[in-house]
Amino acid sequence: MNLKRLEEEQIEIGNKAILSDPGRIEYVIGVDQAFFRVGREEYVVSASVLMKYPEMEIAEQHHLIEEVKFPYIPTFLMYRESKPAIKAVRAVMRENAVVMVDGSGLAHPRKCGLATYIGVVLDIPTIGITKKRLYGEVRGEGDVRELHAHGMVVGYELKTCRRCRPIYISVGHRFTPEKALEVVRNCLKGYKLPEPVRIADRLSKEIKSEYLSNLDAAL
DNA sequence: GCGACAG
DNA sequence: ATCTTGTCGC
Repeated sequence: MNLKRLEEEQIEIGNKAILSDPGRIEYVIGVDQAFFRVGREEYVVSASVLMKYPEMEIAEQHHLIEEVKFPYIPTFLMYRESKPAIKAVRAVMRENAVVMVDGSGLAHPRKCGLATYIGVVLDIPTIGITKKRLYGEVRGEGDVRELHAHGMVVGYELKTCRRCRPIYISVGHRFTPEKALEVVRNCLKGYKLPEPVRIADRLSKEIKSEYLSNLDAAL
């Protein structure tokens, strides 16, 4: 595992990210992963949900389980989660759909967070959502603050609930920071996280526990 | 050397 | 992310 080589690859991909308006949006896809181990092996459950926008009604869901070999290393998350996440997104993909990923976008030291990677590979609009800041400088005051990185505004720090820590939004691919913020706000339904990622997170955990209980029921 | 560090 | 009981608060 040569991190130097992987960093170069991230720089190449990150430079392909485009800041632009996503155009007409009819659906928002949320994708998230849950992990567990069985003996020495580690597995990932990748779950995706297709939701009508802006109604936020579930239109379709999908999930898959596969083994993971790459460990979690800050700033290299894409090498651990992108393969299954891309499969899950492809399974529910539609025209005029954008994707909300549980990870950074351009708010990454090499402009290549998981959201940007998925967006560039599939060449579709993506937004990165995280509960903790990975990279970038927060500026301003209030419930909405700018997130600066690479000499520009890449997203925002947004307080979504009265009594909870803020979340971090950043452009993944084919989005403008302003439009990403607008879409995220339209997807909020009283919880800390926007519906697409909240539902995908819940689904991945449900599939995981269901899988584990079936597993020891067979032993 | 020290602090930071998505999921 | 994951391991985990009860508990404080709206």
